[in-house]
Order: sequence, then C-alpha cells, then structure tokens
Amino acid sequence: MGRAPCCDKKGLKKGPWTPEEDDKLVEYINKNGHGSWRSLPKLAGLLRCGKSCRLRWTNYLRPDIKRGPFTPDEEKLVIQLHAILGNRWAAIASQLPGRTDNEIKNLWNTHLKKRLLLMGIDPQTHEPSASAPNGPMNRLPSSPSTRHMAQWESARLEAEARLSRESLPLIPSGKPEPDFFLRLWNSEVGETFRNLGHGEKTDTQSPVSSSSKCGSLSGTTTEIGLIAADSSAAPESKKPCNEYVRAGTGTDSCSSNELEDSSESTLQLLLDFPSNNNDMSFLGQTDCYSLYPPGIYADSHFD
DNA sequence: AATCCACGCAACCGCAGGTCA
DNA sequence: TTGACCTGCGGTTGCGTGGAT
Repeated sequence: MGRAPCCDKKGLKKGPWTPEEDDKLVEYINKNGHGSWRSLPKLAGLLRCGKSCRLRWTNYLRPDIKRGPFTPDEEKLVIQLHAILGNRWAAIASQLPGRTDNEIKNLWNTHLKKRLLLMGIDPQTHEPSASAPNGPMNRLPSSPSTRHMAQWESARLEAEARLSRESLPLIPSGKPEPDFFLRLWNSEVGETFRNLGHGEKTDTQSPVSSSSKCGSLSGTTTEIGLIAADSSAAPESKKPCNEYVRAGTGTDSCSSNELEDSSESTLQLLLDFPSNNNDMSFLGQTDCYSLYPPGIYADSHFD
C-alpha cells in the first residue's frame, strides 16, 4: 500500500495557526464544505497541508466544539469509557458531544491518568497498581482478559439481579425504552448474536490492547444479550438469548474470543444507547457502572 | 527580577484501513 | 487483484504559560 507523504512539499507552513489562516479555513469550509482535504488548502489559499487543515478544523475550528474545562461528569464518563474501550479516543470522544479525541487524549494524559495513579489504580488496566497492593480492586483477577471477563460478568449479574428485582419493563422517562432491546435484538447486531454459536470469525488484530478490547466487546455483547433476554418477551428472542447468555457468561477465554468479533457496530450500538450522560446507567447504578467496588470512581475523587 | 521547571495544549507524525480506478 | 489516494486515528513532540525558587 503506497501512501503519498502528506507534507512533502516544500514551502508548506507548519506550526501554530494564525488568526488569518483560521479565518480563511473557516470561511472556505462554511462556503464550500471541506470536500477533499488534500485539495482544500490550495483552494482556500492556505500554505498548509490538507492534513493540517483537517486537524485544525476538527480539533479547534468546528462550530460544535465545546470549549472550556471538563465537568466532573465528563471526566467520570471518560474514565468509565476508557476502562471499556482503552485508548480509543475517537470512540470515547463520540460519546462526549463537543469534545474532540485530541482533547480527551490530553485530558487523560495530563489529568486523569495521574489521578488514577494517585488513587493506586493502574490507568492502563484500571486495576490496582503494584504500589497499592491493598487497593480495593485487588479482589479482581490479575490476568487482563480474565479480569475484564470478571468485570463484565459482575456487571451482568448486577443488571440481572436488578432486572429480576424490578421484574418490570424498563420505563421510559429517562430510562431505556423496552422496545430498544427488542429492536436491538432484531437488528443486524442481534443477528450477530444469534449467529454466535455458528463459528463466527474472530478479529484478533487490533491496535487496541488485547485486554481492553477483549473485555470491552465481550462484555458489551454479554450485556446486550442479557438485557435483550430479560427485557423482551418476544418468542424469537428466547432461544438465541439463552444461547447467547450461555456463551457470554462463559468465563474461559474461548467465549471471549467468540464474542470479540461482535464488532464495532455492536459497540457503537451500545454506546449509542439512549441514556442521559452515563452510558452505563442502564446497568442500574447511575454514578458508576459498578464494575469496581463502590467509591472507586466516586465523585469525590475527581472534584 | 531572573531563572528554572512542570504542566497543558495544539499540532505533527506515521500507520492503518477504506475507496476507487 | 493491485496500487494510488484519501481520511481517520493514536502516539508523541514542542512551545507557551504560570508557579516556584
């Protein structure tokens, strides 16, 4: 795969953007849209490479960018999503309207990572660091894949307990609509779940650390399968759900691998789940999805 | 007042994947 | 099927700024 160097031309400007350049870029995009980023600089009269223009636009000039400090809620969400997604900043950013992946990446590297370290939590694995052997997360398994499975299993059981306790359909009014799960199950994603027992392929290559990806996707699909099973009385959902829950609740690495390929669309569907600020709120706990013992990510740690 | 240093943010770099001829 | 082109993403760097000494 050949790839043309982006900024191989001499005479292209680098470094900080001037207000004049910003104006040109904004004016051009407002008039014409960005079209091809590669040709944009020439058309807009900028001595920049297209990549630089795109970055400037997406990270700074875009009108829907929310500027200003992150709120505690946003920070909590970033941490929770990072526990699920790992360093997939774009995916995390997509759940925080107005925030860019760059911004979140910076937030993580400059603030959140340090805070977690101070709390004795390894920011990469979200488990207790060696310096905090008695940390509250020490009860979790040490192998990343096992630990993630355990985390999601814990979340699953929590949700299961809550749902059976309530044994009521999920009510709208800020809560997920019951139909959502049915629709989910009957969707293409649900189809993926239904096919899980038939030897779907697995994607083992990913830029994301294996631990985070394994845990996130397997857990994600587990949750969806469970909820679909519990919240829908649709007859067609019974068998596949049972199958799926069985697969999802398996704690060996095989089931993890099988579920791993539920794909980005699955993840996206979960992340697009209709809730307020906390994507995991449907698991029952509103301030944290409780993969960790209470208080780990409580507000007080991030104020 | 001058210097040093740590921090935060904007921007760059290189890779990966998708599209299209 | 192949390769060029394009975009998006994550990691990293460098500079400006403010606080500490």
